[in-house]
Amino acid sequence: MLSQASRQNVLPHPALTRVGHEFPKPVKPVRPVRQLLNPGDEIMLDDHAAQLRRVVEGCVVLYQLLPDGRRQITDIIGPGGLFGCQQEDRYNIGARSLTYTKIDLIDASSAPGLASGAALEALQRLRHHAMLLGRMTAAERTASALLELAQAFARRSTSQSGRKVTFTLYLTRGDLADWLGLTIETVSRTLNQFKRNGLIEYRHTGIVTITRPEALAAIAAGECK
Amino acid sequence: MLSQASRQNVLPHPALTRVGHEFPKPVKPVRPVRQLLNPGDEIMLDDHAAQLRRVVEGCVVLYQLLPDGRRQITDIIGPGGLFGCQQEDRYNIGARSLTYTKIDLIDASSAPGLASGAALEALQRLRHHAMLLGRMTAAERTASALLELAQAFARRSTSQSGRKVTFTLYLTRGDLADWLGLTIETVSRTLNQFKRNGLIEYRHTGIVTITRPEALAAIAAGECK
DNA sequence: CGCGAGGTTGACCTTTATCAAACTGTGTGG
DNA sequence: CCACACAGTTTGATAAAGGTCAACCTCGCG
Repeated sequence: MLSQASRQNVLPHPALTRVGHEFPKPVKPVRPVRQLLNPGDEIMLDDHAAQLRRVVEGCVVLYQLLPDGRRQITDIIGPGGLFGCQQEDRYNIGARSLTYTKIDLIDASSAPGLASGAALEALQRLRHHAMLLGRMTAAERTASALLELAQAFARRSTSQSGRKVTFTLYLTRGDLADWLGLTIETVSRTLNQFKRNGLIEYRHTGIVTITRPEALAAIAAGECK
Repeated sequence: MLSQASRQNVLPHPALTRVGHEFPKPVKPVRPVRQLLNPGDEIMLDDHAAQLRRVVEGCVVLYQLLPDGRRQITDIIGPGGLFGCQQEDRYNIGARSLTYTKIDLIDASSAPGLASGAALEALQRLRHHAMLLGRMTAAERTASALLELAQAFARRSTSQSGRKVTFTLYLTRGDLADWLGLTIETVSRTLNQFKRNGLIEYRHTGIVTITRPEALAAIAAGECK
């Protein structure tokens, strides 16, 4: 499914070129094992040794599948985020990289509080997301999603003028749909409506600018009409 | 909001009558602090000392509110279940008892692994619930909910004939709706359709019998039509 | 007996899904 | 370099699931 070897040439991970620079210098603390992933790579969650993982760069999504193929993305992890399937899931859980991604493997035993702290944060995020999935409209979900993604993937804005935020949108419309419990078409329509109303800007999907964060926040909070 | 003192007379907790029996005998291990709650009681999640709680008897729901009052129930805790707001939530999180409920307060520091284990389990449950909210139909959600509740609140069946399960349904239609991301009316219609089709039985809401668990499971798994 | 909370049912309507077609941008091979 | 294939996106027409509104029922309780 993920002919990684064959694509390695086609899609060389940019960071691979730096490996030569990184390995020589000996570091005092335990060097974490680092994984380099290409877009679309499946991440094995074997959970040997209760591995915890930190996204150093890039974007990872966690998802679950229904027997008939329906997919629900349950979390999106950006730089600095922790994840890991800390116990046998009786549900079909998967993780996948959406771009060129660097991940550090962390030995959970070496950082006792880290894993449980990460679990609690994930729980909080997921509770909020349950609220979104169960009780918000398409516009509210989309606005909320944009603000969350901007938070996690914001680019250093060249001009700090205004409170505009620009971020890299690693998710396709399909990913957004599977995250927000909507269809591709509804996501596309909602996004374009936001664009037409001047709340956001984008030319090529992949880089989005939030031009009116307050307005988006108001929509996300259900204060529209 | 929860004039508990004034309702104490009106709705005396059945277990209160036994308090006299329980206090006298000295117990060797640390006696857990026990709370007795009436139906509808709000549970304070102050989180002083990172309290963890175990439901001994009864039913507790965790929920979140949107500014305009929309509610999403994010978890349902039955006997043996653990919960507790282990860290400041930036979202409005609440907990409420749905019946006469006994809760033990557990000092999290006395049971280090317990809290994180509970968090992980909650995370798993919630991931599944996110899938339910984002990707399942009303019938699938309702079937799934019935099976889950039967699991958590099953009564010792008098006759072990067949694989029927009878359980106490502590949730109102409104609670079910807020848990499943539906409306009261849709929950009512779906339940009655299940009843008409002979999948479940109930005379007075409050006690439900699942007469054809396999059929419900098939619906929950999306294998219908 | 009457009240109120919760439940059911029906008619109708809105939101969002579905289906279909066309468009865009990018990499591929002639 | 251009035609092509493709993956992803947009847009429109239509349909269905579920929401909304309203009436009525049921039961427990004062």
